[in-house]
Amino acid sequence: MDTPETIKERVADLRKQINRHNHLYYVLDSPILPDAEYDRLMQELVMLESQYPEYRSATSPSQRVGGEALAGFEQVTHRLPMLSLDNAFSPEEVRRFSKRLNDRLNNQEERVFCCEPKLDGLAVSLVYEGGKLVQAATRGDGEIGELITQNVKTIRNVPLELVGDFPSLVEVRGEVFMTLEGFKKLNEEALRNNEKVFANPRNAAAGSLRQLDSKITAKRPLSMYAYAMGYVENTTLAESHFERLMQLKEWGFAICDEVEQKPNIESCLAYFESISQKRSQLAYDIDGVVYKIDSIALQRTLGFVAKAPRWAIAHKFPAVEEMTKVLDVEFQVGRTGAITPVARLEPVPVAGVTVSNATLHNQDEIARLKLKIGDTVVIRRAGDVIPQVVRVIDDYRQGDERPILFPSECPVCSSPVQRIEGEAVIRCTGNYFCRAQRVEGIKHFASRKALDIDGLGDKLVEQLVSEELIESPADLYSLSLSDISQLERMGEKSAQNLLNALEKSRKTSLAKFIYALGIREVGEATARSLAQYFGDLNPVMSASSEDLQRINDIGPIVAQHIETYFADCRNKALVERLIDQCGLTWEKVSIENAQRLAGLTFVITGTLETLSRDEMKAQLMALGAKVAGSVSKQTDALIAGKKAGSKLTKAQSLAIPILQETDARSLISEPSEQNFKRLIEDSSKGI
DNA sequence: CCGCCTCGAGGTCA
DNA sequence: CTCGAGGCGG
Repeated sequence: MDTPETIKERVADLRKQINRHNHLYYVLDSPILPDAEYDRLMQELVMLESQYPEYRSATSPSQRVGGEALAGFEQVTHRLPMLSLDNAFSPEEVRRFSKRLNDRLNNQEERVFCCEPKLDGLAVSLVYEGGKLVQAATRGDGEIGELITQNVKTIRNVPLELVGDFPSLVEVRGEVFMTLEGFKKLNEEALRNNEKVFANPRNAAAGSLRQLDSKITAKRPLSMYAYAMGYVENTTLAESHFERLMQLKEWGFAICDEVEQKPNIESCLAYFESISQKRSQLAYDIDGVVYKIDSIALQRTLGFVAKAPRWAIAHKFPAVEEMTKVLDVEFQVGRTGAITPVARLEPVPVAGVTVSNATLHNQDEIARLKLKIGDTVVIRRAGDVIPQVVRVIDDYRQGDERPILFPSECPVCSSPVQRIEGEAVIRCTGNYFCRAQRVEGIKHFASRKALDIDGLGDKLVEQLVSEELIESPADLYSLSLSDISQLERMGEKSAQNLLNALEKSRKTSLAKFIYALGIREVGEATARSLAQYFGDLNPVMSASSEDLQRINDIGPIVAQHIETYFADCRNKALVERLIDQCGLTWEKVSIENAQRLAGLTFVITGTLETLSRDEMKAQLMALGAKVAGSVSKQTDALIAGKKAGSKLTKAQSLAIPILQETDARSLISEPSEQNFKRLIEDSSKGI
C-alpha cells in the first residue's frame, strides 16, 4: 500500500541513491550504475514529485532536468565582488609578479603557491545556505551578476546539497565549462538535426547558461570545477588555499585534478611547462594556469588593487597566430576625440572565432609595423579577446600596397586634428562641435559601468543624435514616448522600455555618476576613489589640482583633467542640469561602504609609510569608522606606524589591539567586521 | 572584438 | 517568421 509514509520514504530513498550515483559519476568519475538504471530512478522521482507536490524540494536531484522557463534573468549583488586576475605571458612577467609580492611583504622568502589550470569557461558564484544551493549567479560586472540558479542546478557535478562539515552560509566560486567530448557530441547532434553548430566550447557553455528554459540547459553537457570560496559565515576554514579546495571537495564539489601546491615561483614555472605539455590531452580547454599565494594570511596582507587580487596571477599560454590580409584601414573618433585607425581584415578563424577587425591603436604602431593597406599580416588574439596585428609578412608584398594616410581633419566633423607633444594619439579638436564625440560621450554615459541604461545601445544613440532629438546626456531625460517611437525600428513597446530604463537610471551612485561624465583619465577606479574620498559631488567640483592629488593614485595629469573638466562652464551646466532637472540622485557616499566599518573607533599614531595620518583617517571615516585623537577604553584598535610613542604604551596598558599600517590598509581594501576580527586575532598572536 | 541568446519590429499570410 | 539590435561574457 502507498501510504504517505512509504511514499515519503521512497522519495527520500530515490534522492539519496541518485545523489550518490551522481557524485560517483560526475565528481569521482567512477560510475557503478548503468545509465539506463539511473534514468529509471530519476524518472520515478520526477513522477512521484509531480504526483505528490507536498514532497517537492528545491534541492531534489530532479531539479537537474530543468523546470519552468523564466521571463528574464534577475540581477543580484555579489556579497564580495568577483574580481578578475592580472595576466602574465612570460616567465619574466611571472618572476616580476613574485618580486612585487616579496617587495610588498618586505622579505625575500620563498612562498608556497597553489597552481591550477585556468579553465576556458565562465565564472559563477554559488550560494549555499544551510548546505542547500539557494542561488547561482554569473559574474556580471564583478559586482552585480544575473541569477541563473535553475540553470546551474542542471549541472550534474554541482552539489545541490553539501555533505560533511559545511558552514551555515558559504559562497563558492567556480568555472562552468563544457568538456571537449561533450562539445563534440553536442555539435554532431546539432549537425544531424540541421541546427547551427557552436563555434567553440566556451561559447556553447555560455549560451547554455543563458537559456531562459532550463530544460534546454539540462541537455547540455556542462561541468563545473570549484576554485575558491567567497563569502563564508560560521565556520573555521583552512588557512591555506589548497586546503580550502580540499574542504570544498569534502563538501561535494568537483575540483580540477591538476591542482597542485608548489614551494616557490620557479616550481610554478615548471608546473606551467608540464601543463603545457599535457594541454592537448586534457578533457577541456584551458588558456593558461593560475598561481595563487597559498597562505590565506598572506593573501589578506597583500589585499587587492582596483579589480584584482595582488596575490594571484594568470600565466597565459601564448596566443594562437594566424595570417590574413588587410583590406582597408578606417578611422574612428572616440569620446575624447582620439582618432583610432582600425584595420578591416579578410575574415580568418583564430582559436574558435572569426576575426575581421583589429585596432591599430595609433600612428606609432602603424609605423612600427610598417603596415600598408593590402599587406598580408600575422594576427593574434591578445590577452583573451582583442585581435592584434603582430607583424607584416614582407615576403608577401605584391608592390600594389597603399600607404595608410592619416587624416589631417576629423573624418566626422572636419575640425583640424591635433597631436599633443608626447602623446601617441591624434585628436579631433572639434570637442562639443564634433558629432562623433557627442555620440560617444552619450554612449559612455549610458554604458553598463556608468548609468547602465538598458536598451540604449550604440545604434539608438546614433539615431537619436542624428534626428537631433538629443545632443547631451541630459537631453535623454526629456525624451517623450512619441520622440522615441518615431524612430526606425522603435515601436511603442521598445520606446516604453527605454523610458523605464531611463527612469531607473536616475537612481545611481556618486562613483558611477562621476564615471559617466567621461572625464579624461577618470575610469571606474578613479571615479570610485573620488567618490569615496570626497563623499559628495560639490567638493570634487571645487577641488584644486593639489587637493585631488592627495588621493592615492591620482597624479598631476589626472588631477589636471578633472580640474579642467569642472572649470568648463558647459560641463558645470551639464552636471547641474542632470541633478536639478533630470533628477539624478545617489545615496550620500555609498551607504554600503559607509557602514562597513560603522561602530569601530580607531586611533592613529606614529609615522605611516605609504600615506599620511590624515589620509588614513579620511579613508577609515569614509568607511563609517570613527577616528579619535586619544586612546581610551572606547578605542577598538590603535593603528601604529613607525616611532609610535605614548599612545602605543597607553594602548598596551589598556590591552587595546594594535594594528600595523599594512593591517590597516588590508582593512581598508577589505572593509568588513570579519576581516577586522581576523586582523586583531593575527596581531595578538604576533605579540 | 566575437559568438550567443533574447526580444521587438515589421513583414507575410491567414 | 526573419532580421537586427541589445546585452552579456571572456
